[in-house]
Amino acid sequence: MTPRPYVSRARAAAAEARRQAVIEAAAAFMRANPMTVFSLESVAAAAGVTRLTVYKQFGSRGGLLEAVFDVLARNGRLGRIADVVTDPDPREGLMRLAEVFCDFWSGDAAVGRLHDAMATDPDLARALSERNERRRRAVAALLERMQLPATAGQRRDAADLIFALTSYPMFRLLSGGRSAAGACALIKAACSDALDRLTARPPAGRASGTHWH
Amino acid sequence: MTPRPYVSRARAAAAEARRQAVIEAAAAFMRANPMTVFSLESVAAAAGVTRLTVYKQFGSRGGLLEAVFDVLARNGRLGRIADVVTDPDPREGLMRLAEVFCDFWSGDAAVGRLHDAMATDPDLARALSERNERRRRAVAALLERMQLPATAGQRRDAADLIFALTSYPMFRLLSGGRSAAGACALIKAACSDALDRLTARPPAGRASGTHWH
DNA sequence: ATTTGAGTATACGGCTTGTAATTCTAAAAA
DNA sequence: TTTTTAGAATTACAAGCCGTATACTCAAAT
Repeated sequence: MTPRPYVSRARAAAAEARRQAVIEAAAAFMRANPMTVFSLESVAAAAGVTRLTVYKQFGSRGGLLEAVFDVLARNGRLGRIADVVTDPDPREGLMRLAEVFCDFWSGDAAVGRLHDAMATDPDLARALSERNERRRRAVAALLERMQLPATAGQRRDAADLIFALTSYPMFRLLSGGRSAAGACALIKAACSDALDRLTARPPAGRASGTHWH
Repeated sequence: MTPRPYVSRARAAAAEARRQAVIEAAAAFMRANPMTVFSLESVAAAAGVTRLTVYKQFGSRGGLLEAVFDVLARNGRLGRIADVVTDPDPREGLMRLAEVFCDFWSGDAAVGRLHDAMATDPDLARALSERNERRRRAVAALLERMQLPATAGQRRDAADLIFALTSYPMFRLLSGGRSAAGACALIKAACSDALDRLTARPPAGRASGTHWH
């Protein structure tokens, strides 16, 4: 009973097409419904396949969510990050970085839903956190290129602050009753302030001397 | 068969004691475990009661979570907010406000777990959002008292930015690899910068003229 | 024509949140 | 002290998840 060679071209293509259909159906479902009603049964029905097919394709609920995030990142033009980190003017690059991510956070509602799912899916949380670290490294690289008169600790503080300012939770908090452009302007202003703190001011700033118990 | 009057003193007291025990058991469970394994069965067992007792006391899972949040807010010394909004120096009051909330976010790990639960529990999300609006109003009140040379829109932007800076997501993002005191210092510095933008700078700041598509 | 693989159908087990009916227990009233 | 009564425990049930296992279908590759 030695298995004979079998390479399926059309079958693999059809499977890949169905896989993409399931991913798109999941993304569409996430755009239209809160994450509390997201279930494999629902997306399977929306994609016209069975729940078992989803399992065969993605292994688990978390696997499907990670696959959805991958296409979201691909469609979200996050490839621009490579451009902005090499911007001749690092400061301008940082502003463009903020714009790229505001664009990403506001472009597809499914992105926010995925962030909600992080609370219930530890695997997805790790995957997204890892992706976010790329943003932190991009910010740090831009800061390094700015030749700032600051200690390593101050640079790290600034990088972490800008990392947080350009995060999805920050964007969501500022998006209440405000356009995406307005939220982006606020975020860029705050990032700019964080940079000014490192350049124009004395090492011990106005509020850094206060106590905290 | 007209029921005769019956007012239970000791029984009601015992019920209230059990209620508090359930709340404390839930908080302890949340401190020790991630929210993904939180179930009424677990907390009921930890509290030494039955799951049905939890339902009789709190009505639902969300009801229990809201009750937990109430005692957390009570223990978290959030009553200091009333003091800081009436601080003679509004700017100092804002710094104290940031400290009060950094204290709250870092004081009990259950607070963070409750924020995680917001993603799965819409009722809890509404309840916590409503509480958070109190913070926004406190920030706005302090800003009003500062007599800033700014338009209403600029004040609203600053209030929203400071509201976001003092939120739990911001604190969590800045707490990675940093002490609570360090995160608080960063947050206060950012808040201070947001105020400086309204006072010392021209109405059109350095980064506010950039575009966003 | 026969093997092969992907999808389907069906079923099960385990865990959740809720609800319902019944019984037990101890405190309050007579 | 005896009876009434509220609260909790017990048991059971319905529905919805996720995840897995087995057998079956059917089109594609050999």
